[in-house]
Amino acid sequence: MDQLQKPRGTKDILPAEQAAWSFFRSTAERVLNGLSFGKINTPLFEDKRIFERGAGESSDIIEKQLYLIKANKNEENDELALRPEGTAGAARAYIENGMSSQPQPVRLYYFGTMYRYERPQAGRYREHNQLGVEIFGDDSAESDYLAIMSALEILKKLGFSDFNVAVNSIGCPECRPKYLKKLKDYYADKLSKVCPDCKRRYDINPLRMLDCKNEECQKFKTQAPQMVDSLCTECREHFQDTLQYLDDFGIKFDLDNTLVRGLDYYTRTVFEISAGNDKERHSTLCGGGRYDNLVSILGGPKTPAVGWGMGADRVVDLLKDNSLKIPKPRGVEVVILEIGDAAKKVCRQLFNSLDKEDINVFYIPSKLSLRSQMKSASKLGADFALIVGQQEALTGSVIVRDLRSSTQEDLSISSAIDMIKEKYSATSE
RNA sequence: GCGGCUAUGGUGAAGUGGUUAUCACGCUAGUCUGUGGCACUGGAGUCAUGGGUUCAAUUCCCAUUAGCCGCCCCA
Repeated sequence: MDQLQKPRGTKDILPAEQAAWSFFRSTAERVLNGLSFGKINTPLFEDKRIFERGAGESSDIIEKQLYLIKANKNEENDELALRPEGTAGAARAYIENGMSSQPQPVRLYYFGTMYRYERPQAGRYREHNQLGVEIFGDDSAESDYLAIMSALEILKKLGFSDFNVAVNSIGCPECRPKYLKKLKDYYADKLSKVCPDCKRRYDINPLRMLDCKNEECQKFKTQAPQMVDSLCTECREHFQDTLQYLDDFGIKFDLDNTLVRGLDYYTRTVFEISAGNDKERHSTLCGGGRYDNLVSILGGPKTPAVGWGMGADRVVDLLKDNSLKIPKPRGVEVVILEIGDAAKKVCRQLFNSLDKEDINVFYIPSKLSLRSQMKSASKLGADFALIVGQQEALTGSVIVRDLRSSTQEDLSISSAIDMIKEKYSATSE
C-alpha cells in the first residue's frame, strides 16, 4: 500500500515534545488566571461570515487563506470555514452568550488550532496553535496595557528575557482614512522614482511603503507623513495614555509607524512582540491590538475591545532553540521486580503502600530473568528498583537499588517503604 | 500566489551509471541464566513517489509530493 502523509503545513507533536507544550500552556494559564482572565473554548469552525465581516473580505487571511468546508458531501454551499484566528469567534461568543450584561470588562483567553491556507515555512503552518486573550467592554488605555503586559508576563515566566515590543496607533475610522489620503498625496508625484514593490503597495497597502527596505525609497520615507501626527484628538490621547502606562511600568517598546496589522477590524493601538534577535519581526510571536468596532460589526452592542494572539508553535520552537529549562513530567519513579511466586505477597504490599503515597510505581510481575527485568526497569527510566526474590521473601527483606547511582541496600519491608516515601516527599514540591 | 534550494535505514550523515549501498547513534533479537546502562553476535533501507533516458539508475532528465530559504503576509 502507498504510504500516505500528513497534509502540507501540519505536524505531529510527539511525546518527546509534549513537555514543552504543557509548560507553555500551564504557564500561560497560571499567568492569565492570575490576571482574572477566564478560559473559553469556541468551535473550530464557524459561519464563514463571522470571519469575513470581522477580518475584512479584502484581507489576505480571508481572501486567500480561508479554509472553506462543506457540512457534508451532499452539501452544495460551503458556508462554514475553519477559523483562521480566534478573535472573531470569541467576539461572536461574547455576543451570543449575553456577556455584555456581565460586569465589564469581560476578560477571556483561549488556546486552540487555527487554519490558514498558505505556503509553509519554518514557524509558519497551515494548522497552528494559538493562545489568545480578549478584553471586552473597556475602552481605556488600562486594558491596552493589561493586554500587552499579560503577553510579556507569559513570555517572561517561560524564561525569555529579550524581546522587541513594537507599538503603533492606526487611529479610528475617523482619522485613518484621512491619513491614508495624506500619505498617497505625498507619494503621488514620486511614484516614478519609487521601487516596483512600492508602486504596487501604493494601491494595495500604502502603509507598507513606509516599511520598504529598498535604497531608492529611503529618502522619501523620512519626509513622509506619519500616522501619529494625523490621529484625531481622542485617538492621540488614548495612544499617549497607553504609552504612559508602558513607560510607568518599565516596559521597553519601539514606536513603529510602519506597524499595521493584516485584519481590518483593528483600531487605535496595534502591537507586535518578537524575539530579541528578530528585530525585523519576521517571525512575530505575538500580535494584537484594539478592535472597538468588531462586536458591533458582528451584530452585538457597541463594545470596545482589545486582544492578541500568540503563536504557540513559534514560542515552543523558541523554547527549544534557546534551550530554556522545561520542567520534566513525572515518569516512572519506582519499579518493583518480582522473582518467583514466593515474592508475590511482599510485592503486592510494596505496591499498595507506595501507590497510596502517590508515587509512580510500575509493577507488572514478569517471568523473565532478573537480568532482563533490570533491563526493562532501566528503559522505563525509573529511579529505584525494589527487588524481591526467594531469599528476600524468606527473610522479609527487600533490595532497594538506586538505578542512578547503581548502589543498593538490603532493608526490611517497612524501612524500604519509609525510605522511598521520604525520597519523594522531600523532592516533590 | 511568485522565485530558489533540498529529499539516502528511526535520527544525523557519507557514497556510486553496473554484482550483497557505507558510518555513527538509536531501535530490536540473542549470548552472559539473582542484578540494568558494558561487551560480543544477529536484524530492519523497495536510496520520497511516478514517469523517462540507458544494455543498466539510488546516482542523469521531467513531473508530483513534502521540507527549507527569500518575497508576500502573519502567529
